[in-house]
Amino acid sequence: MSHISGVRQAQKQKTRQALLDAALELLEGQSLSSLGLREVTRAVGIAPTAFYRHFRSVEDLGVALVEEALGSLHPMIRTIVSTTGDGEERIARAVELIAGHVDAHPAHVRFVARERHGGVRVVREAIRGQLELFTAEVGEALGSDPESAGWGEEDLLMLAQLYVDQMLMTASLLLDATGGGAGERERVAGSAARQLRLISVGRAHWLDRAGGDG
Amino acid sequence: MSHISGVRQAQKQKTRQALLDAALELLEGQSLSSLGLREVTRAVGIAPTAFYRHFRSVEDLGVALVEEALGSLHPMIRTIVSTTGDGEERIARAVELIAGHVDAHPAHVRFVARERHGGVRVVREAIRGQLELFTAEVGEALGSDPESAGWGEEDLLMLAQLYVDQMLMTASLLLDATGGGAGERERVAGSAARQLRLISVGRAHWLDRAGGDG
DNA sequence: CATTCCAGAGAACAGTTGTTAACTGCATGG
DNA sequence: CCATGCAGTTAACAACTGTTCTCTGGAATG
Repeated sequence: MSHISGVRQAQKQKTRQALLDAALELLEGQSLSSLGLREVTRAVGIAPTAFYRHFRSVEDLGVALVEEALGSLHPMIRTIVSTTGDGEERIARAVELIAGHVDAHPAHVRFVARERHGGVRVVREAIRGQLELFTAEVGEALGSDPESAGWGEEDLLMLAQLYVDQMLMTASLLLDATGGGAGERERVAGSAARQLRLISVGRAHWLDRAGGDG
Repeated sequence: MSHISGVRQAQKQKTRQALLDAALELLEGQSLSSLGLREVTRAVGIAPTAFYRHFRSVEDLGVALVEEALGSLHPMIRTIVSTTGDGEERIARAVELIAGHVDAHPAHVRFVARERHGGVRVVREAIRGQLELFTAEVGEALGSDPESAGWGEEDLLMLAQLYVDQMLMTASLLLDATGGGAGERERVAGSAARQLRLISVGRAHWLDRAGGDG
């Protein structure tokens, strides 16, 4: 029961990480539901049976990938929502941060976008769970913003959901655009900024509506 | 070279449709990239080799499924954008239409949501192409709406894209919610309506912004 | 009626898959 | 220093995959 330990556990972690990395790379051209256990171990250079020392199945590995991919996304969200400045600055900064994340972790972005609606149930649910946490966090941040005075809880959450979905959509579009020249990327980033702007305008006038439910 | 013909071609179409139907059903629990040719023919009850009389590969069948799935979506979009009435009515009607489509063609909705970012390149591109057509169509409809007076072309297209993505997202969420009781469905539909409302508010005040680029 | 066409069947192929069992060698803990 | 734990190996399994070639029977054609 050595919570800290030496060469032994370190090597195991290394192999485990190699499996995750290899899987992520193989998933560039296919979905998780078609990823084979042998395929992964072959890429790592270990025997197929060694896989079971780390994961019970490929689905299990998929869930671990969810935690890795969305874990790296968590700090970015915190940064975005805590960014100060006027609306236009915040939007530009948000798009920049998303684009930076796509550049830094393209495979993670692809994995989440693909498996969010993918063919493996447990992975879908793991992603959904993480995204709900993000939504709640964003909703909380929005709630403590003076601009949200008078907003109901449900309205805050629907706005948070809109932001989270928009962020994922933008990340995925930027990833696809990476293949098509710098101009295409700029176009996608510009469109994403416009959409955030429109949402921002809607937010600013949300309580103006006749018959508001607040 | 009989362009019209009898029993022969009719039977072929029937088998072809059976392949499409079987594939769609098998795709409930997996992604296209893991769907096997033999798996499909087994479900239909024909020999594996007969598959090649209809499709060159499973990817090919996937492209055919895109046309089937998004073809059925086309008229619905036309209906939504041509709906008359005030903002709130239109939103309610749009959500109803989407919910109705999800009920009528759940497998199609699942297929599109899953394979839009899925592991098969040609299918992704086919879906992307169709969605761009939808976006252009919605953009055009928005342009001929008096409410869009003074809007630039790029702004119209970004709004259209927002609507199309929102529609798909809502459809997918409704599909997932189908498993979780009628209350869950109502909650999802309500949230979707709120989001459309916020976009609608943003649209109404889009040109109010200081330094508008129109 | 004779001929052609072609959707589907059948058999066989070389590869691949997940999973099992029994093993080896080395870092670990007493 | 010796016994244990355990990451990784090897071999073997039944089942499955996509694709080929050859064949068949019935509709279509003239």
